[in-house]
Amino acid sequence: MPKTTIADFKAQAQIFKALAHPGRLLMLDELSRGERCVCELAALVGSEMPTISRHLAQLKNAGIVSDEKRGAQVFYRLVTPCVMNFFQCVASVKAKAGKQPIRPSPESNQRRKA
Amino acid sequence: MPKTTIADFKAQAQIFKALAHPGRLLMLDELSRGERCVCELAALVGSEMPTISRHLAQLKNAGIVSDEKRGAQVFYRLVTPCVMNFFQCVASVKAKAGKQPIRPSPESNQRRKA
DNA sequence: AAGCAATTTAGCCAATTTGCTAAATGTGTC
DNA sequence: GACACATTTAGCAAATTGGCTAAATTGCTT
Repeated sequence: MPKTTIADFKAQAQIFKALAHPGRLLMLDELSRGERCVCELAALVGSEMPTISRHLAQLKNAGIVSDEKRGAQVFYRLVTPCVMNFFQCVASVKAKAGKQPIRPSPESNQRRKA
Repeated sequence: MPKTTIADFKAQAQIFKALAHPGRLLMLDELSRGERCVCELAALVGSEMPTISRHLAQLKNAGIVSDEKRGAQVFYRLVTPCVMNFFQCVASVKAKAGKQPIRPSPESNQRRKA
């Protein structure tokens, strides 16, 4: 198990950044069901086409989706389905937000004295 | 299975936003091993104390960590361990970034004609 | 070549994020 | 109460993000 480096965390942060927008999540949710063209995704999100294009570019640059030109249309597809697993986790985060902290364990104090 | 709403995606995006910073990921990685005081996390990341404090506030507001004051010190703990599962996934994303799109499947074209 | 459709790129502006320094707040010791 | 320590809050400037409009690019049809 190699040690995670700062560079790793930076790369990870970039991917999380790509996910940190509701419109992009909506598109990913749709793409998890199969590839879609930009036109479909734009209609789904309801933003202007250039906005959608830029969002998709960010997802592509993060390595989450890939694109393929077919005639005048461009189709995008989800290339990292495991990101869809995040949603159950973040749903549980929502449930916990605002809860009080749990009592600390005894070894925590010991560690502090070492 | 309830349908995901825009509000859901917005909440999710907020959580991803909290994760979208290398310093914060570094701290979460450390917290996954047990609670830590702000002083320890600040030393780990190497930023000024007020910066760390603000980062931790963002993680707390997102519901990812919780805090507990003990005397003059404040200890933070990870309250949503499942976020640690994300890291393997994003590692795989890194490996795929820049790869060429895969050939579209036949039913993709059918769907488009419908 | 002209016209149209689909998409991307560029530029602008407002909003948000990030790191730092300074100030404020809370706790512990004498 | 005075002082030291730990942390949070406030304020500033720079960087980044997000949405829009305009322009550019690519592909198709006539």
